[in-house]
This record gives sequence, C-alpha cells and structure tokens, in this order.
Amino acid sequence: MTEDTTDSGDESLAETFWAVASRLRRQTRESLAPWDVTPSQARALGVLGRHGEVRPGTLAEHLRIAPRSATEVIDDLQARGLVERRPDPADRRATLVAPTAEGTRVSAAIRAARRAEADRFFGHLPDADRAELARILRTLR
Amino acid sequence: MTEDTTDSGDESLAETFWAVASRLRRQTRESLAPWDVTPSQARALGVLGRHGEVRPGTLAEHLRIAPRSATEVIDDLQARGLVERRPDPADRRATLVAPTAEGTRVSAAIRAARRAEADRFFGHLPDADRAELARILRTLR
DNA sequence: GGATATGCTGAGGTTACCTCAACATGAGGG
DNA sequence: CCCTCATGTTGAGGTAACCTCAGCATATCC
Repeated sequence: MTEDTTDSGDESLAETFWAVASRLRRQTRESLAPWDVTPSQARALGVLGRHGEVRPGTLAEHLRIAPRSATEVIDDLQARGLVERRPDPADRRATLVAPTAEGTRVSAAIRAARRAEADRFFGHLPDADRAELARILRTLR
Repeated sequence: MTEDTTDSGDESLAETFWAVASRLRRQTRESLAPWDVTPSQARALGVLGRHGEVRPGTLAEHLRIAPRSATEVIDDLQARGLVERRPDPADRRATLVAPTAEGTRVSAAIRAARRAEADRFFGHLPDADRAELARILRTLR
C-alpha cells in the first residue's frame, strides 16, 4: 500500500525539519557505502584530512564529542589502516593522530562524494533559496 | 574555490544543517526531562495519544521503525505505567496497545511542552524568515 | 618538590535501532 | 478437516555512537 505512514502531516516547523533531516541522513549513509566507513568515522576522517595531524582531544573538540569517544573513532580508523598514532614530540602524555596515505586518499574521495550528494540533495533548490536556507540556518546555529 | 576551511564545521550547507539539528535535538531532550521519558518514547506516546489504541506493528509503521523495535518502546512505556497491552479481540495473534489515563495526560503535556520549545527555538527568527524556512524545508521533504 | 591540571584510555553503561528465528494464530486450497 | 503459507509478536543477540568515571603518565606552577 501507500507507505505514507506519517503520523498526521505538518504539525510544526520542527516536524518538517526532522523529516528533512532523516532524508538527508539516509542519503548520506548510502553515499558512504563504497568505503565501508560509518558516518562518524567519515566525519573524523574529514577533520584529519583538513588538519593533517591532531591530538585526540582536539579531534574531539572539532567533532563536539567527549575525548573518550574520539579515542574510539580513532581505534576504528586505525584498525582499517586509515590513520596512525604516533607520540607527540612536544608532550609525552599526548598522541598525534594522522591519516595514512590511504586515509588521505579515502578522505578526499569521501569529501568529493559528499559534496556531490549534498548538491544532489540541496541542488533541487533555486540558488536564492539555497542562500536563504544557509543564512537562516546559520542564525539558528 | 568554495572551500571555507573554518574549524568546527561550516564547510557546507549540510554541515550547518547538522549543527542546527544537534542543537535542536539537545533542546528537545532537555524539554522532555520533567517526564523522564526518552525522545523515542515521547514519539510513540504521541502516536498513541493521537490514535488511542494500535497494534505494535502499526505503531512501528507510524514511527518508521522495525516491529521488534516497537515492542521495545512499548515495554518501556508499559514499565512506566504509561501504556497497557491487551489482547486484540479481532485477532488472537495480535495485541492492542493503549495509553493509560496517565499516559494520555503525559502525552498531552509533552505535546504542549514540545510546541513551546519549538517556539523558543525558532522564535528567535523574524516571522518572514520562519516562513521562508518552512517553505524551503517543505520542498526538501 | 609537591599539589594540581592535563591527555589519553580501560571499564562499563545507555539509547535506539537492527536481523534472525521461534511460536501462535489466521486464511485459503484441496 | 488438514496442510501449507502468511501474519503478528517477541526472545536472543548485535551494532553504532555516544556517555561517565576512574586510573595512569606526564606537565606546570608555586
């Protein structure tokens, strides 16, 4: 049957917002499939790709998660050979996390795929709307 | 080059969108605190509040989750005394889930709180922007 | 040099999902 | 009437992405 099983349509702006969010999340997840990385790994890899080498705590800040959670993501990426840990010469308590060669390659590929995917998603909008949306969302952030 | 290399996150429209989403999610979670129900329980309770009495499978459809996952949410709500299960007279395989008196009361209270919270969140926007946002989001849905 | 702060991670918990398979019941065919 | 197949719910067990709390090593400052 029609799978329009939504519970009673547009109740509020928030409802609409979440509907869009879930659509976007699904699409993002799908676009990541070729690399077999989870969304959170992809995000971390993105930061690594931009910054080159950071300490776990710094990565956590960028991702807005607890330091302990960053450890976990790093573990996963390391297990997949996408990042490596090495001691921070400036502070022996600390570790530096840097993408491997493959990590850099994958990071770039994901970045490109993401951009394409976002274009596909937001690309249906006229330019003016896209700009408006960006502006309004920035004020809400 | 459309690369804004800013730190924590406004790389793209999608990033901004997610930043807003996470802020909204946090606020929603907080606004639910007085009733000690999780967001997913609140959502289920919302459906129950609107429909009165449904089978677990139907609830799952409304929530767009697997039937097994609905069972879980129902278990939790039942443990809190907010819903009750009873046999479906029309089909002895099935169960009907209905809100208790307190469940109905809590459902209504949450609904009101949610509305207030959304108003607070989106209320910072000028009316025109709010309308624009609603319109644009609807086209993306 | 001793107190205190900082950086990371082990241990263990939570939420919100999932799949797979078991079990009971319903419905249709021969 | 029985047999097969579909349907509704749930037990068992798993996953992703977080969290806190405590412990250890090192750094920093008085």
